[in-house]
Amino acid sequence: MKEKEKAIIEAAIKLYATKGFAATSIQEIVSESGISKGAFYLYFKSKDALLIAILEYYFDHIQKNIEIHDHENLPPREKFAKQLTALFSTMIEHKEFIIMQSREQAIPLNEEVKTLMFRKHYEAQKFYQNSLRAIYGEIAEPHLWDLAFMLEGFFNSYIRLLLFNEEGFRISELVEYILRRMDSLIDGLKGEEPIATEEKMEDLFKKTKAFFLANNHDIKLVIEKMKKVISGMENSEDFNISLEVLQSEIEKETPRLPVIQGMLSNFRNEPKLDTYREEIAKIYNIKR
Amino acid sequence: MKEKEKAIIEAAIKLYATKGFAATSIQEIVSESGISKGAFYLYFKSKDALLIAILEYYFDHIQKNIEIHDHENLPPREKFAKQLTALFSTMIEHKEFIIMQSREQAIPLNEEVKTLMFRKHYEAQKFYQNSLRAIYGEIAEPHLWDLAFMLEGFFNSYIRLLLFNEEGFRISELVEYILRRMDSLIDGLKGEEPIATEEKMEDLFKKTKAFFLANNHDIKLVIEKMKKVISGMENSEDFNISLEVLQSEIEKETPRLPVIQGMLSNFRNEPKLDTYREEIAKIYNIKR
DNA sequence: ATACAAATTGACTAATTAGTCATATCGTAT
DNA sequence: ATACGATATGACTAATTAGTCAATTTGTAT
Repeated sequence: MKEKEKAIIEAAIKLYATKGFAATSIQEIVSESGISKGAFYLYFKSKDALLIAILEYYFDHIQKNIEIHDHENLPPREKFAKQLTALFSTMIEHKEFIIMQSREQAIPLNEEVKTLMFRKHYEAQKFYQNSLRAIYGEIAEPHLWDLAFMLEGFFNSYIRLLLFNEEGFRISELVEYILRRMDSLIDGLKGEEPIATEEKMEDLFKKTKAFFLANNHDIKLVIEKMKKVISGMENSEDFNISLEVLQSEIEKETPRLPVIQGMLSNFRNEPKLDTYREEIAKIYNIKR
Repeated sequence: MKEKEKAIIEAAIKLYATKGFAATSIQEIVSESGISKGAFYLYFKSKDALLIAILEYYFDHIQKNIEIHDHENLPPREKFAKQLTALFSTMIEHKEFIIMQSREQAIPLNEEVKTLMFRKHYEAQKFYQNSLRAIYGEIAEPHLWDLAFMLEGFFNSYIRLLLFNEEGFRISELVEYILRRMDSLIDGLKGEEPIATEEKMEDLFKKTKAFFLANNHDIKLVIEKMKKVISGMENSEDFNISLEVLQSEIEKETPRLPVIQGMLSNFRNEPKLDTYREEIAKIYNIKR
């Protein structure tokens, strides 16, 4: 990432945190970061593209800080304690990002942002669940969803407190406190029926996934149509290859936009495919 | 409240929940509620005034639904269970409001909204604390802040779940489950030192109050700069008077916006003061 | 029916916005 | 020094916005 991109992202974060996304203009961002409006558009395709870059930039950063401890050889509880500590610290370090995030939780302007946020939330849940399973074993198993929810609740409540007053609290003490609270919860769960049963949650996530992957379904239809059009054309070989790459990319859990964009651009000089190309570009929020 | 005001509020809530506050235009709100733009301004002074009306309308509604149970003669635990149930139900009933709230956490654009939100959050904390004190007595006393935080965390995590899938869960069961989890936490807290001690929290709330007046500090700097610029000018007398009035108004606990606005407008015809004027106007959300 | 006030309208203004593009400056290789 | 591509600029456009106001409709009292 270029130095200026970083400068823009940091200026934007700062402004978004205080004013919110929709209320912050590009003009303000470029003034804050000391560049011109024209230059902004050299680095980011649009205002939305900047938002996505910000989200990815920080999520990556946070994730890396947690993964550091993945390869240390520690007992599960100590490992999780380290990771939770890293999570708290990184979030406090990037205060503005968290405030922005909590201010406009999701900012679902376009599908890409929605999907990104949904995936990240799901990943966080799974991270909690895996850690709890490793610590408490099968006694926790039927309660993993509930435990993850409650842990997430603890985390959110206390991060809020820390954001107001970083110095006042020792993160490592807080993490140990939270883990002991989880111990209490585990004790109390003996003989309890879970609220968020695996069955219910699977059902819920199916529904939600279906909602978020609705586009995916749409795209598949579009690709089928394109296949038909292409098959009726001469020298269709190149198009077929592009289409196959496109299809396999879209089916991945985290499709890489540049690949999609590149493949779409291969259809540029074929007017018959224009509408299809544009339809896909729209869904992925790619510039046409 | 007039029927039309209600119609406007409900249309606005609906749109804010899906599009966010800043991204929703007055035009959309009046189209949705079937009135004209002119009529909107008969009922609400401005877009911000509508937001405040919405917040007050729903907070009142929620509060009333909880207070119903205040005068029933029940043991504290049963009473709190009923109140928590009412809280969950009312929030689900007014889904859109909660989504709006969580989407742009109240959009602290202007001081009035910020203060309102801060107060409401504080009140919620105190409600939890009082209920917990009534249920668990002095054993809970040193842990009331922590317990309230954790309870709030539970509430937030589970309300999120309910918003996705209302039908899948029985609220009364959930509330009993949460209360039993609080029992476990109480058990585990024997011999524990609280994280959020009364001392720290008192300190924090003092600071937080100061935080809400942080702008005040920025403005003071701006005023100092203005003073210097003015002192180097001819016929500076009028400007000095305006500046003094401005300064004393800002230092009041609840500065009156019209006074500030009026004084600022006195600097209108002096280009050298433009940036300063705009900076102050921005902080107070005054039209430039 | 008439008069008059209250309620309502939507075309209008001035300001602001995201994004574009012709022009200018910079850096570097020869 | 020259040339040339990369980087950067900010005036510009077209669209959208909150808020206004003269003109019209509606309601009511006599």
